[in-house]
Amino acid sequence: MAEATLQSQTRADEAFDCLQTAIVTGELGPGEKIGELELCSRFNLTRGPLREALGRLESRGLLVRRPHAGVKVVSVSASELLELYRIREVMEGLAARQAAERMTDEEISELQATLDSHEAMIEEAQGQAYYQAEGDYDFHHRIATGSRNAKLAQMLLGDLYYMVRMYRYRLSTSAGRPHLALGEHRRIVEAIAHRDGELAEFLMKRHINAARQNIEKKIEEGVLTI
Amino acid sequence: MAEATLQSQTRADEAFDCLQTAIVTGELGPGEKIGELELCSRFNLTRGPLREALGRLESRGLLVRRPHAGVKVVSVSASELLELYRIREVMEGLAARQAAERMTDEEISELQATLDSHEAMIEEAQGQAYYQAEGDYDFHHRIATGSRNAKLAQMLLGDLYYMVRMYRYRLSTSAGRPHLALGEHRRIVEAIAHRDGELAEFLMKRHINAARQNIEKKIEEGVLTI
DNA sequence: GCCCTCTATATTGTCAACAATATCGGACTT
DNA sequence: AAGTCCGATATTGTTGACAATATAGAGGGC
Repeated sequence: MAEATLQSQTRADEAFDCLQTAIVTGELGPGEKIGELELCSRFNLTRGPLREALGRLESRGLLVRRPHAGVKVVSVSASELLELYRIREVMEGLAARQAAERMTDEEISELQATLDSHEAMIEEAQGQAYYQAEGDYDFHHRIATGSRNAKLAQMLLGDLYYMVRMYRYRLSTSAGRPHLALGEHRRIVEAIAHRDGELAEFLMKRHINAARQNIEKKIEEGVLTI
Repeated sequence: MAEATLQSQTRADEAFDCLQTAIVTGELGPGEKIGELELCSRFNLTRGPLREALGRLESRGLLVRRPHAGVKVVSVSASELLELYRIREVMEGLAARQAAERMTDEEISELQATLDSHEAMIEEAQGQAYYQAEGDYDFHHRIATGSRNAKLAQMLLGDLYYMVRMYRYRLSTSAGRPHLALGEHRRIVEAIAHRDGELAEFLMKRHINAARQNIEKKIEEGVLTI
């Protein structure tokens, strides 16, 4: 059962965190219809703050709400998931370009360290897709932040990633190509370290495009059903 | 005083619409601190639905909220406004490409008709920047919808445009270059009509880039202070 | 036997009172 | 006289009760 790890400032924030993690981890599955009272007892909340959190989550597209009829977790179809990757392609391309122009040298060092630890994870824990996915998330997270574009980071971290992660827990995006993905990450960081924004953008777009094609292939093979 | 033009399904929706239009039209200016009770009396609401609406607006980045301290309208700096245009550049570029691939012939005809009426507006009402801005908005709105990419349209129409429009009411984006902008719009539609997605993306990116540079220039000249 | 209608119920939407906290003003100290 | 501490006040956060509506089930009609 998901709980707010760090005591949030307000009950509504707590509710928001609880629900968001519950949705992302799959504790609340896509398409699942959920009642307010059930959520209240489950997360020890009252309906006021809960409803506020529901409103925020609806506005972010993680829930769909029909007046007087209840609320259910959004269920993204296969084609919609692929469309999400088209958006990521252009937005993260921009993020990579701006990160190359604006990241501090220290941030770049940390980014390289992130990749080192990611590589270690792949070596020792060969099959643990979960940690690979987390490493991947960390990498993209740092670049989004490094873009120094507040709205861009907000849209990526606050909207897109949560929707992608919702499925990553089931399908582990880069599964089957961890070494490939790592190599692509390394080349992106190289471009950023050389302050070559244009190249960083190009490589990031190609990286995400490859991830998208990987998912598309698996769907065609029927390996993963969404 | 802004009111919900069409009776919304629920009071919270009504509150959301009221506040959103009030912010976009400038009735609630950037940086303005607003009390809940004041808003309640102003829009004939009670605090419950109002707070739900405030949560949604905060989540969309139109408001900033500090616990126990109140809520104030977000104030976007000049540099942040320019960053917004960087995001628009890549996202609307994608929208134009997908629109070229997916719009129906009928939608394309309607798009051309939109430009015709926009041209008529420019001819007869030379200085009415407001209507020019609305025509501009309509054009970009149709392309976002035409992309058939639900999340992309949601992010553009639900997030970015409201923030841009918030300033458009003051600075009228394409002021000074209505004929130029119209010509650019025409060439984008031509590319879409020829189903040339790549060209449509290129032209759209250049179009928004030009708009950004226009704003940048005005800011440097000190013509508009944000 | 199937479909439609109507009602009972459970769930959501709304409201007004209560509790907790940040801000502002005044008094005191240095 | 300036800065700091403290408390009164107003605002926000929360709670539980009330009202409105959609859903489901039973009953009747075709």
